[in-house]
Amino acid sequence: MPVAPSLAPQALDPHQARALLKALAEPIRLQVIEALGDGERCVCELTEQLGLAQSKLSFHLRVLKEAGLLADRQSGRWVYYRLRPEAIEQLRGWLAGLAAHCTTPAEPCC
Amino acid sequence: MPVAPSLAPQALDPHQARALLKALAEPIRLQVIEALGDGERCVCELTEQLGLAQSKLSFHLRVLKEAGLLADRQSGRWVYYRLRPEAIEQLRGWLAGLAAHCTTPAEPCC
DNA sequence: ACAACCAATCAAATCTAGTTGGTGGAAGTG
DNA sequence: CACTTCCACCAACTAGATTTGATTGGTTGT
Repeated sequence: MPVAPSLAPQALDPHQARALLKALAEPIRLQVIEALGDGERCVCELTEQLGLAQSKLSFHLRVLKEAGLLADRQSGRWVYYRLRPEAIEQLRGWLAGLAAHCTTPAEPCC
Repeated sequence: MPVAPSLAPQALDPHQARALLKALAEPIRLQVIEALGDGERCVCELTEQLGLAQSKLSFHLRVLKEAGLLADRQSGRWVYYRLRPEAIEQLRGWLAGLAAHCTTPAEPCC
């Protein structure tokens, strides 16, 4: 069986899917994600835009980054974060797989 | 204000998105979801397929159902659960929205 | 070198969510 | 009706994640 050609975004195994979902399933991180949905942001911008303590925001940015949802770059004193659309796409692909066969009714049980 | 026409899957607000994500972001619930990805299942089938205590499975099924991810139907003593593909689609749509504009670079900050 | 600023990290306290074992209701069987 | 099976719910307990406040590291300007 041939390995999937490289253009299609890698299929996500359940473990990876869970890591992404877990990172997303938190109100503050969701706010961060929504904010970054409009484009890259500096930490200090996010801090005031969301009204968060700096260390709290830093904690959540770390979680999101470790899950692979964010990328960052440093420029002078500032650090800019952005969404990684690849991660979003992988998750979408995984969800699409779920929805594909789920309408098969059960055979009468037991 | 008119209610959205029924064919287009409703856009998800962040609050609803979070409810779905939170429900999904748990290993056992993910197993349940994966199992139901193949089609409808009776609770007793899931119990043995996943090797779970009945009350534990019941707890997680409830969380998933309340999030709108599952539907159930009773037939005699048995209860069958299935995925609601609409919920999956809503989540996919929300993710697509995130990925749409996220590549805009930040203007130099502060 | 010093002072000012941005951001990451740490330990302690707090909060949230999941597990466990038991109880009870509904549906079917003899 | 008595008895069994399937499943939902509850309360006490436990484990893990988040918050907070203080500290540290790195960068820039004087």
